[in-house]
Amino acid sequence: MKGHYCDKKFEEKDYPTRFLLKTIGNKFHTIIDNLLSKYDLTSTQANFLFFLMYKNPNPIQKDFEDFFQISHSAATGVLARLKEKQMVTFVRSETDKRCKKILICEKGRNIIEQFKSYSKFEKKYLFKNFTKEEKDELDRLLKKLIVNIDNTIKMEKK
Amino acid sequence: MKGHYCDKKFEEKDYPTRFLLKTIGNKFHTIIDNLLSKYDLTSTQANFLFFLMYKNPNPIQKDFEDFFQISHSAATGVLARLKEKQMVTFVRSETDKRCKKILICEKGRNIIEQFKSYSKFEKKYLFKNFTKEEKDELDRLLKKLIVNIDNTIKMEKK
DNA sequence: ATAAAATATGTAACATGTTACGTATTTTGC
DNA sequence: GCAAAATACGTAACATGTTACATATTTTAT
Repeated sequence: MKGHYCDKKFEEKDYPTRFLLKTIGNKFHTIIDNLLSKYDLTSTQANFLFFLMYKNPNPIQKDFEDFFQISHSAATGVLARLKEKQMVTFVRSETDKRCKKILICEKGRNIIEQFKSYSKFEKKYLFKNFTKEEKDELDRLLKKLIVNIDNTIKMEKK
Repeated sequence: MKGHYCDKKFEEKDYPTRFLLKTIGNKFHTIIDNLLSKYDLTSTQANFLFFLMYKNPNPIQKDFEDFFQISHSAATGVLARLKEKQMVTFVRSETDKRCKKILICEKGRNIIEQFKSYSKFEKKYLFKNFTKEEKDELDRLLKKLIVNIDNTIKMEKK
């Protein structure tokens, strides 16, 4: 260690919350990707189909951007890969030619059962020792954090 | 909506926890990237320097992989970009030639003050209306979730 | 009614993550 | 002591996210 600077007195915690959040994001992504690989789907692609099936059956690309809070470029990419896999198709809106309507295909619709079994998997393994109160509290704190981040971003843009 | 399948009876929550986690991960990454852009650093690169300065002043690449729980390829990439920016240099270990020792450079060391000001920024904005109990509870729940995920991954590999 | 602003999307360049495969070195086991 | 296993790292291919810049269409404002 000799000759190396290492400010142990620095007050930041051993493992800051932002590291935990990043790690969980990565791991969640990976574990769901592995589960879905036999259906030739990634977790993000599955989330997009989830939205199409349970949230908005007749969306344009912008609706995905708003729901998942991602940039339009990110949505373009995911939808393009879903189209390649023939899970969805695109149609230009007649009433507003700027808009790209997203339609789910039969192949995408067949994924429904997988969501239900994933939901059971999550309860059984990932949240197995969480009480309902703990899960609710986690959601509450995460939502609170998102609001703070959004407010900070808005503030910075001024 | 006519002609579209939309299973509203499906029991999954409106916005599952995994979506919240993913969204927060993205937003945290972006907001810190913006803060650090004037120092020509991304948030992940800053985390690597943080590790070098406050956790392990004399690491090999493997130490980063373990601390941040990422694949060795991911670590290779981040360290290569830090080397390009002359924040770190590499030296092969004499005692074990497999190992790549990472040394921080003067330019990297000068980032220290930015961590301290980031820490204040986080307290002031991102966690501004969190009590100490809430922050601790959030950390506890996230750590609990990580343990579950790791156990599930281990189990699947058998 | 038309010029300007807003909206929806496309593309490019990049950072960060993964898995899969390959190489070199060290450790283990008989 | 030597073959086999483990360890540390490199590279390639890919998915997902970002910002920046461009285009086309619609809405707004005077």
